[in-house]
Amino acid sequence: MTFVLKGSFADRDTWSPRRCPVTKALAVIGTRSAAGVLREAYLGTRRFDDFARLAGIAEAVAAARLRDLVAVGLLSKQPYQEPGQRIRLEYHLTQMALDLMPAIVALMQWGDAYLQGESGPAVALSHANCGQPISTKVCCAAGHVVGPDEITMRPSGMPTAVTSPQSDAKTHAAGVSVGAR
Amino acid sequence: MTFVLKGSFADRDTWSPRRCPVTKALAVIGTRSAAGVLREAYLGTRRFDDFARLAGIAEAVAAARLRDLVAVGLLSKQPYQEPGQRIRLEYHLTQMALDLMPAIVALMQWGDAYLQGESGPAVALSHANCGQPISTKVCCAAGHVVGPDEITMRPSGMPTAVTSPQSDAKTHAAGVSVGAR
DNA sequence: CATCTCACTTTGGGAGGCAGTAGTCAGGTG
DNA sequence: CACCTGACTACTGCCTCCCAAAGTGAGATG
Repeated sequence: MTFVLKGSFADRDTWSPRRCPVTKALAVIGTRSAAGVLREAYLGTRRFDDFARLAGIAEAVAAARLRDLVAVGLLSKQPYQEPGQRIRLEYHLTQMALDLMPAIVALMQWGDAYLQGESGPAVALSHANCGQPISTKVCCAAGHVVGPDEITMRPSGMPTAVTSPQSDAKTHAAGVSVGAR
Repeated sequence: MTFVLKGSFADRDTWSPRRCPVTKALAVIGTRSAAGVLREAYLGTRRFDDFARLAGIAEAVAAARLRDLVAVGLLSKQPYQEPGQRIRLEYHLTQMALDLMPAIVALMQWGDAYLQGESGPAVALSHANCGQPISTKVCCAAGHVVGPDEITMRPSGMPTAVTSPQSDAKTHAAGVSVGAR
């Protein structure tokens, strides 16, 4: 039912609120405007007023959000020129944004399954190459699909051994695993 | 680089801002307090003031957030009784919350890789059973790993054929539901 | 019966997201 | 040269998130 915590994480009080990567990620993409802009970027939008119009946000908000997303590195601003027009700028997804895609897909499928109300799921995703439906899986390097209660979380840098010899000093009950009840 | 849109989705102007499941998902888990409460729930927290203290939020906010999360169905309130204590309530993750885990893990790993600043990644996740590092993958029912530009998005209910026959009338579903938040 | 703990609620205030309107600036068109 | 378009910026005001501090009520403890 819960993650298994190792190392300094086992001391919940000192770590939890700080440096939580989920919190940091949501600080970047957690607002309605940021999510809207990103969604439109994934769907192919590149230009300023398309972002504002399609994401349904005010121009001032679109400008601020695009600036923020460029600043954190999710979008890059690149010049382009249509014939007979002056040079303008368009926004492109970076590798950082492409790496975020599994999270977006997972959120999309979860939201679609649980939050669409009485009208039910609205979106179906499939693999463009083979047509099969898509899902997001958590899996390990050995190829196992990992369930919610099979995840061990430790500070990066700590050894990854399964058969931990312990002698882990003062981490009172270093593995905090709670069974389902 | 972008999703392939099919069906009524291809008409961006009519669909985009409405019924977007990512927006709905973020309305539920996109605030600092909601993310903090959920994080603590995944790590094993069950009781009110542990949530407030460990998530680093004010009690008033914790109360409001727990109420919201129970209302949408991510947490359930269950009575418990310690010996010599009166009956109290604790909060448990529901199946809906467990289904959200892939999204959380994906966000965690992305945030950890890109947003931890100069101190670098802080969290390492591994499979409790075999010790191998964990990653989140988007894959299809045929077992292929799906890249960012290999995703086809269509209204659910439309046929999934790769060779799309097109000529599909407008499946303009009725927009329902008000945003939470 | 006074006190304590747990699980909240209430009140008050500050910060920031967001809409809406208006204004700016560069460069092309009539 | 006036006008238009694309890409913004500035300003006002509402609304939500959030914190801090104080208060409440039920039940256990002394």
